[in-house]
Amino acid sequence: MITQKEVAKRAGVSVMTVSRVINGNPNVKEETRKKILRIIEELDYHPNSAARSLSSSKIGSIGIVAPLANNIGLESNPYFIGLLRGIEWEGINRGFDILISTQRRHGENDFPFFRLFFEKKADGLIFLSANFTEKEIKTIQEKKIPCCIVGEKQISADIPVVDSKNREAMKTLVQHLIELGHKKIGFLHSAIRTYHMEERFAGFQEAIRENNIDFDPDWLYYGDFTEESGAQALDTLLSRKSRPTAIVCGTDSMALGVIRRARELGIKIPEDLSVTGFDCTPESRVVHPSLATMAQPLVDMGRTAAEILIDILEKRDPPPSRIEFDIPFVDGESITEI
Amino acid sequence: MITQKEVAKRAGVSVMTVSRVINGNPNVKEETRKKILRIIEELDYHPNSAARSLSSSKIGSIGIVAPLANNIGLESNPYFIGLLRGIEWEGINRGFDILISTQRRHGENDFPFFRLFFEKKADGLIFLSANFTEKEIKTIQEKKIPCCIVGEKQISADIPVVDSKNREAMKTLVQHLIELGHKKIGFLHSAIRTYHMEERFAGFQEAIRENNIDFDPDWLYYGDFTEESGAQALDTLLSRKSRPTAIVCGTDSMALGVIRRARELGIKIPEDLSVTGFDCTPESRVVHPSLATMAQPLVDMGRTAAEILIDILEKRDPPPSRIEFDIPFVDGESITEI
DNA sequence: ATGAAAGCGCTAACAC
DNA sequence: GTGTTAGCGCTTTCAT
Repeated sequence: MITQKEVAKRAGVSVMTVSRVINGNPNVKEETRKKILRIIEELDYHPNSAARSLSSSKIGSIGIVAPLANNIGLESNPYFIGLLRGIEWEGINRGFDILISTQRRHGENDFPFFRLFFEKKADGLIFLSANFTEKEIKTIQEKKIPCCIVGEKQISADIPVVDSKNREAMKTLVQHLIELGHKKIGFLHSAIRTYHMEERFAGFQEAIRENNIDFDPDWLYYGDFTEESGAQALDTLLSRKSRPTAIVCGTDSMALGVIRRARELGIKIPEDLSVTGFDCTPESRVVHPSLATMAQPLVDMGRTAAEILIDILEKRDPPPSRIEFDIPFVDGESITEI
Repeated sequence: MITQKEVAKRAGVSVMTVSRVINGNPNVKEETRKKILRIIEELDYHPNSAARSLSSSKIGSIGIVAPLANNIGLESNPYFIGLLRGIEWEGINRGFDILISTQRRHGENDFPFFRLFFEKKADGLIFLSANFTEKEIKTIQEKKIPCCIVGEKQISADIPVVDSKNREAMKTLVQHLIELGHKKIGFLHSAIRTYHMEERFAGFQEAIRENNIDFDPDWLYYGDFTEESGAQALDTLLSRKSRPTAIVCGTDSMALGVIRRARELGIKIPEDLSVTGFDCTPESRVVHPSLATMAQPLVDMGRTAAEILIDILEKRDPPPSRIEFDIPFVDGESITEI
């Protein structure tokens, strides 16, 4: 293995001078710098990052920690990969590699959330939809773990969060349906409680309330993010005495089930029933009729999370405690005026 | 920072004994082991992986290297993430973290394919659809880079490849169409030449030839993997003097474009035209009519690649030089007999 | 502008 | 079973 020592020997200098050249220290004569760079090239020398980390306590990697459960996490394709792309982009541009670590149960209630940091494999961590306990929050604060959380509620002023405005976006969407004349609007919630789903439902309720529209509890159904639960939701809502004219689905995945079942039942969308989704998955652009939905700017969110984390690591300005992205409306053929 | 030294001090032993306990060395009295484990727990000690790598030259990470171009790579959602899931699964189970590194041009023709390995950030590398030059292959061999390649042709007996049987699968698919009575079958190729697409086209040709069916060059169209190019393909093929009764698409993405344009033009699928895809993307299950297509076992392929790489790292049996997975047929409503 | 010395936290190799 | 010694390859600190 080629080491600095070897490079130094050939250049007739000490290892320190080689180290300076590698780290861009200006206190090196231009001539020696050139010579050293040439020798590095010739020998195909690469600095050993383990040795570097050990003596400088900088790693040059950031860890992505994502849960692996409840249809969120790696399985949840577009959400995860959108964020990943953003993080990876910003990371590479600023000289950080990306470690990914999805979590599975280890002992009892023991998620090794911080392992990558404690083991000094990562300088800092980005958590995707982590649902922290009090104890874990305390750990972050006490051990001063540099981190950024994506897609969660605020947990503490000193822990930055990047999120999107789910509540506001859902409100906008429902407002739009109301403007189209809908007064009987169902909501497809999730029995698996997540922060985003609570926010979306809250936004739905706000729109309903502010427009003085009646909401019949019969129009509320709890699915589980699966397509199949969307189909069941439609069956159920159709069996109600009073039927909604529009169904607002908490996620695209469930909306797809509604659309499929509607087709099976011969119910015309949007003529007989308007349907909306949320997330703008690739499937939502392909289904027929295409889905009116909301598109979270995932790549931007990921990029921003990485930006914040790296700023912390490089001790730039203190991090914002919360950044929220707008969620644009994406029109589709699944809604119409009534 | 808590170190072995601190643990050793409190336990009244030397650091070596602590090191032995951490590494599961059996030559430690059960009593002292228990004591040390308790202290480790109490102090919340975590071994420093940088120090560990430096002295043992084992890193405990494997790198995934993926290109970022031509609609392959991170952008290509389902393919990449399927493999990633498999790799990550096997990696975690065997104690390796996953580094991902998508590649962008650096200098001129200079892709830093091996950076993670040279910098000792990863013990070995998994390449997703890398398209190596001769020089790069030589580097792998000369520097003895432990690696596994996914989704490529064989390049050398000592470099293991995990792939799926694209040629054979496409042949099966076309055979099926022929059995349904189709004799005029178009092919939607890609102008962007990739190994997999060449294989698929070769399989198509084999089926045509072995069944003594005519193939009119007018029925061949070169797209670019985009949905839009699928739509254009349909326009073009319909303008031919002799029209095919079935269009075999090299990828689902292009097949989606064919289906969309057919709907716009009022062409009924499958009654007027049968269409097939390849890849079994989530969209292919949602489009209406659903697409008859082929499903690569991506998670298994990823898992296997990681397995092979880790076996190499742990010096188990010599790696297979090539493993090929079958690609099952997934039926859909987009084809019918004629 | 350059070098020498010390040490980051750990493990390999050898002693006892 | 346990300890001692000697590094791993680099950066930090202090000299010069």
